[in-house]
Amino acid sequence: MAKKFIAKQTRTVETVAPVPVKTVPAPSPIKEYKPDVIESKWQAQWEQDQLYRASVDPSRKKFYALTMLPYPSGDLHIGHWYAMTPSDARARYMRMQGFNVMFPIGFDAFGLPAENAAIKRGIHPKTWTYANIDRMRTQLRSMGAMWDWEREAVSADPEYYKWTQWFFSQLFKHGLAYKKMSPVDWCPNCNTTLAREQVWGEDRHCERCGTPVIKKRLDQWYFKITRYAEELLNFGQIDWPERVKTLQTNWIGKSEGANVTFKTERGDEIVVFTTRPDTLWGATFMVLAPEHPLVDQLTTPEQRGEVDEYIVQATRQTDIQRESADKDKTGVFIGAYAINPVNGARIPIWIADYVLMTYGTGAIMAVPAHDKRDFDFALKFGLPILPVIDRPDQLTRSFALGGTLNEGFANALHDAGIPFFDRMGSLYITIPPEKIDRYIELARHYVRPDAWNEVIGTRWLFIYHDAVWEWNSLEAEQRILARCKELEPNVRGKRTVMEMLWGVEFYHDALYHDNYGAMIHSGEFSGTPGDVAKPKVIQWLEEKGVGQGATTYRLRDWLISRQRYWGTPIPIIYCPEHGQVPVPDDQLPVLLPDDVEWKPTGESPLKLHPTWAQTTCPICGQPATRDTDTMDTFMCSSWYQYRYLSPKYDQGPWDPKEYDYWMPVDCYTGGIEHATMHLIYTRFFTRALRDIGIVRDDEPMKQLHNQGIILGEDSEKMSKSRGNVIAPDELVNKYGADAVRAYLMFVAQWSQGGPWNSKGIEGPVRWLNRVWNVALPGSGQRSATSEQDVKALRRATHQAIKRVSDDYEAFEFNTIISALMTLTNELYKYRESLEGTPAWDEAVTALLKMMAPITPHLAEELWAQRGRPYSIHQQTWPEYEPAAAAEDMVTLVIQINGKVRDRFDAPIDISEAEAKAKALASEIVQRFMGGKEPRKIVYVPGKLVSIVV
RNA sequence: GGGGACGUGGCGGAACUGGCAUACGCGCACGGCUUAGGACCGUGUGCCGAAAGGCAUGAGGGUUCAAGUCCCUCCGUCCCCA
Repeated sequence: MAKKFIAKQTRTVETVAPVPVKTVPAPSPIKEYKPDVIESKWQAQWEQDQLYRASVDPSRKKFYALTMLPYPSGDLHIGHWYAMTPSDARARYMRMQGFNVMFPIGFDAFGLPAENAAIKRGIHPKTWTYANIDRMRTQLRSMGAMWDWEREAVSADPEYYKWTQWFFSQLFKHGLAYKKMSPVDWCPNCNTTLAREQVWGEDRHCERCGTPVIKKRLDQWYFKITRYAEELLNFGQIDWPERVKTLQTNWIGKSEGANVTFKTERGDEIVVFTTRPDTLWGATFMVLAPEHPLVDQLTTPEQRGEVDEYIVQATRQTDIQRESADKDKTGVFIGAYAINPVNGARIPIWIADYVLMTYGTGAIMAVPAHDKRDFDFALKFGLPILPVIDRPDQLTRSFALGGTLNEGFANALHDAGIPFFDRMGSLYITIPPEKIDRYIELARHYVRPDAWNEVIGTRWLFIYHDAVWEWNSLEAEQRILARCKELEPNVRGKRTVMEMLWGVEFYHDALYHDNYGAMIHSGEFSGTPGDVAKPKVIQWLEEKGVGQGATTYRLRDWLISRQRYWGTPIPIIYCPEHGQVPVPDDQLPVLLPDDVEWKPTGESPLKLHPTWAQTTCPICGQPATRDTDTMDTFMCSSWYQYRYLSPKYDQGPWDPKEYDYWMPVDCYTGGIEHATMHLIYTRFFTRALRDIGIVRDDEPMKQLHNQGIILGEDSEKMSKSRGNVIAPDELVNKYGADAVRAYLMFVAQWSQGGPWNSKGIEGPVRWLNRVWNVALPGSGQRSATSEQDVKALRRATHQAIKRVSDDYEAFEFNTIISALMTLTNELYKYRESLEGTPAWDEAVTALLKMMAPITPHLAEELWAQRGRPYSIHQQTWPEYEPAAAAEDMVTLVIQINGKVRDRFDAPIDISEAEAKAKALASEIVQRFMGGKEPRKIVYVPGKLVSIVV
């Protein structure tokens, strides 16, 4: 898709970047490749000439290439290089394809680490951050990327966060920002709230510092991202990796089902959400979250003590501990009963910690036969379990305990073709679905009067010598249980039929399932096929007025309040009379004060400032206070792609002229780890701005490409504690930026990532030296040139152009490098005969142009050395000539019975008949055929002849 | 437990819609050049086998003239969600 889209665009573009060209003095010849010399030289030259300045030019086709902005942590990491240099190469390629390319950079400068580092070292977060930015600018420049530094944006600059605040006000005024008191995840070490996705691992620790998070109730600001849940599931307008789309889809977590109203015996309504309304007839009890508001009223006096005690211990646990599927189930009966609205069954109400108040309605109907957690719970507490959905796999079993069936049963089964095995006199029978009726006949005939036999999995029958009872209702459950207990003292301790059956391990596979299937034991709905059961039941519920179809999402509203200093202040004033009042636009930005104590007190440092929060109400002028929280930094990065358009513009968040030309982002690159955070937030943000009327697009970034992670040499994630961190600065000093860029693109598929190998970089280093040696102007024209060699070199050149162009389109950087290495090897092969000829010149020119995006300095230097006009980065991409690339001979493989036995060279246009004849004529083929006649001959043009004998 | 990605030489990794498995590079071996080589140039390099040939893409099965690629079962690694 992406490939096609881009290819189509490029074809329509003819012009080349018309940046004013200056004549650069012819360089003095350099004999040796010295990256440090040429890299600094060209970086200075490019900067002086503003070679990468991107300006609005409606006469040209634009391309907005964006790489995720870095957090200024102090030092550039090899991961930054891995993310950014291939992005840069791709942007440079698009430029050579004739696009007017904008490739901006900036810094995500607010955030916790600045503040934590500041606390530790006693440096002001602002000082720390801006010093880091300075350092990182220098490091970033060493990459030789085509960033337009005039467009740099820093999210901690007041000129930037003024607009972050303005957006907050816009969202607030349009009902998309609201404040509510709620329990939130709180990191006691960072002393701040965390968004759900900033809480990691089973122990629920803080993403930043690893401290286990706790729950705290705070009054906080939220953005209504849930209003966009449905829209965010639609990826129709964007070309993003399937992986990211899947992650986002799962994160949004849409469930479709029904809200069903149960009534307690007293008459209180309890609404439950279920994705499986087709299992309603199997709801044998209800479970409320311990925090559910009705618990207190419904609890009977006898149960009160136990219930209160349980509530206390449940609320101490984290949600994950509570929801964990393999955790031992706990819960307490509260003494009350509800009525199942579909069948009038009286079912007990329990509380259990596996039901969370924050999910759904805080109450569930428990269908233990078809929900694992309900099943475990019911089994543990002896609550009835009644299957109401037939098994789609029809697995049906019976266990015939030794002595319960008369002699001859085994033989009868055998004669009936019903498979079983016998162990210590007991029979373990798996009944084929079509033989169930036959089985019932036999079992009835052979079962002893003092015993019984069951059919389980499907049908659910209890077979006695005088009757066959179906286990199809709670009444049947009671009857069966009573009779079995009478017959067999061993089962007298069992509380339910399921508990009795569960005692037979052979049954375990067949007793529980959670698939869709035909409804059974469900009154008039019995027999309804699985694929229509859900909508039919929902329709019926709606007609009866006891429920309605409903959709819920896992996505929660975006909590943006942070009780920290180093962030964008929330521009809200609290007036005793007018409540929440947004700071008027003309008073923005609300500046962060410099003179604060940024000690970790658990309160926002802004709250402790003696005067900062004191202000007046913009409406009435009475004394009022400011909100002392700051915003989640994902807010800053949700709109930075817009600020790059015009970072100095002060009449609005961006200059409309720039917006009209450049937006949306054509290609966005960065790590997959942002799939469920930044990448959802920025999509939400753009849609919200669209509804407010500020932007015209639905989506901010049309195309997305994710790089993988570059690992340490030990194939582990790089970390200081492991001591496997690769420092890019050292590598640049040793090998030059071009070599580091080339190696990073070569080492693995970009989207995949892989381990660093300090030996492996030698390959690209050698390659660059070889290019240097072969591309420097040589000793002159060769005389003896063969037509064949010319043709071969031109073929290699144009095949490389094809390959490399295709791979640039597809972000396959590793194979770009290998194709360029191959072309270099060809140059060495033909150097003797062709150096200095037009074919040679064509090959070297194409090679340098194709290398320009990867190794911009080396390509520029060699370009100049060869006396070509500055700059190679303003040249057009080499043109692919299919005729020159075409092979005229092919090697055809001869297969006999699928094995390669021989091969022969043939002209590319050899006829089928000729090819087959030639294949059959081969001596080796004759030998392998051993005189037999071919049964079939398959000919694949240009590939092979396959003979079947 | 659910969802997703992946598994190819000694190593990193190639292989478009099924059509010569192992491109390119690292490493290794040999040769050349050199006072020297951990530089450079060249040749070779999946495994077994003297050869003919046989065997190889995590394991097993299937479809096909033909499977790394498609289908099924299993094993292992990683990621996301529980």
